[in-house]
Amino acid sequence: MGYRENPRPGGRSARVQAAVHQSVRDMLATMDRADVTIPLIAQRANVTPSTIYRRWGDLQKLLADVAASRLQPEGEPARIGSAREDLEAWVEQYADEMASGVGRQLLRDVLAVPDSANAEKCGTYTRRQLSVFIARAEAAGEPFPTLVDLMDHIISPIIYRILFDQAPDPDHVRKLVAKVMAESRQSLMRG
Amino acid sequence: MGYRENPRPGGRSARVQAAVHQSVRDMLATMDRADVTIPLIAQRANVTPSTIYRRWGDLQKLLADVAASRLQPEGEPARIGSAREDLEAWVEQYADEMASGVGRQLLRDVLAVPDSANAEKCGTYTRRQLSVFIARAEAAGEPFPTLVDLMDHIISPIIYRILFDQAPDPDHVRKLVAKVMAESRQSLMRG
DNA sequence: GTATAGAAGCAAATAATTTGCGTTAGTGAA
DNA sequence: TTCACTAACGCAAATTATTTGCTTCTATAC
Repeated sequence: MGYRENPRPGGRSARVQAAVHQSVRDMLATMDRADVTIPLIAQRANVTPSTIYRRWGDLQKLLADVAASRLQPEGEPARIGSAREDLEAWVEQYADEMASGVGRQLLRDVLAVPDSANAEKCGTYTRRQLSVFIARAEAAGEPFPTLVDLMDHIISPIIYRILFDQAPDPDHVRKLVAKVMAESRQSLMRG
Repeated sequence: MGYRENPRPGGRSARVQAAVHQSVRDMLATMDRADVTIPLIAQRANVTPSTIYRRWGDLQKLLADVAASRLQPEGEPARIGSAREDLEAWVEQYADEMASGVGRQLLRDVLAVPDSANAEKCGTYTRRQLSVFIARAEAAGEPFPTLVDLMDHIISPIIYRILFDQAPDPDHVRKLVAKVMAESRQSLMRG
């Protein structure tokens, strides 16, 4: 009955999923969003509409699925120098990507469906990336903020502004990072 | 051609808007979300579907419109004691409402449409509410955080968690408030 | 190989959306 | 008040999307 979340690679099901995802990405990139329909996606992916309906349910769920997979980070954050420098560079790029037209729309697509699974996946991606910096800092003996503080006081303000306000300017993002870093040094001194 | 954002009160257009909004609210409260369709909404509101299509465009836009109006605060935040106490009480209630099933869905509905006008409206509502506390604190000579700090370090973490993670627990919310308040006293002492 | 089950294709039936055109009801000027 | 005007609504036909029953395909395990 139910469709596998992760189809066996190489199988027919995986090929269909890839073709449909690619079709969606192409169409979102080239045409007006309002003109992207399931029958059109199906046609471009060489698949029947009913296949998409049965597998994803409706356009919103399909878009949420595609968006979540696009929001998955490609690899490990770059190593530049100290954990702090790595973090600063990563956050700057993260903010830029999320604030871009495409990024903002991906966030919305992921949030548009009642099922929160896709959105939670994105939160997990971000925490996993940030954990890398924490591990690096620990290995280097650098003082570093906790994961909770990074999420609450850097990621959250950035995303909130992108969703409910204007995109945060780079200077503000730097200040958010600087503030959390400063606090982590203080708490280390106190502790 | 275009429909007025705020129809003249008492006019036919305003009556239709009210009937449709009410119909949406009733249906969202009583039936499964997936079964809420424009033809059904129209029927319950005693209106033709084409009226809704022409005025709102599609279901998502209608839901976003209804959600934004439901997210508008009813009145001024309650006065309890100090500005800080007022804020604490307000934030607690805010977090509860937004984290509830209904609140979370309203947030999603507002974010689901490409047009950010509705979402920005919600951000503005929140800032306006918070400004009240700032004004009260100033009148009382209490030290108080800035609007930016309140938004970045209290509202943003709460909303981010609701959207991308689990709802924040009350204790964490209190800590967020306490931390921002503590910083505002420090910066006052330094300044 | 062959059986099996999950997933895809096809096509008919249903439901939603769009659109052209006629009608209604607020609005503002005489 | 009346009258002309126009934005918004209703109606219904045309189009398009969605659902569904049934058949066919294809990986997988035996």
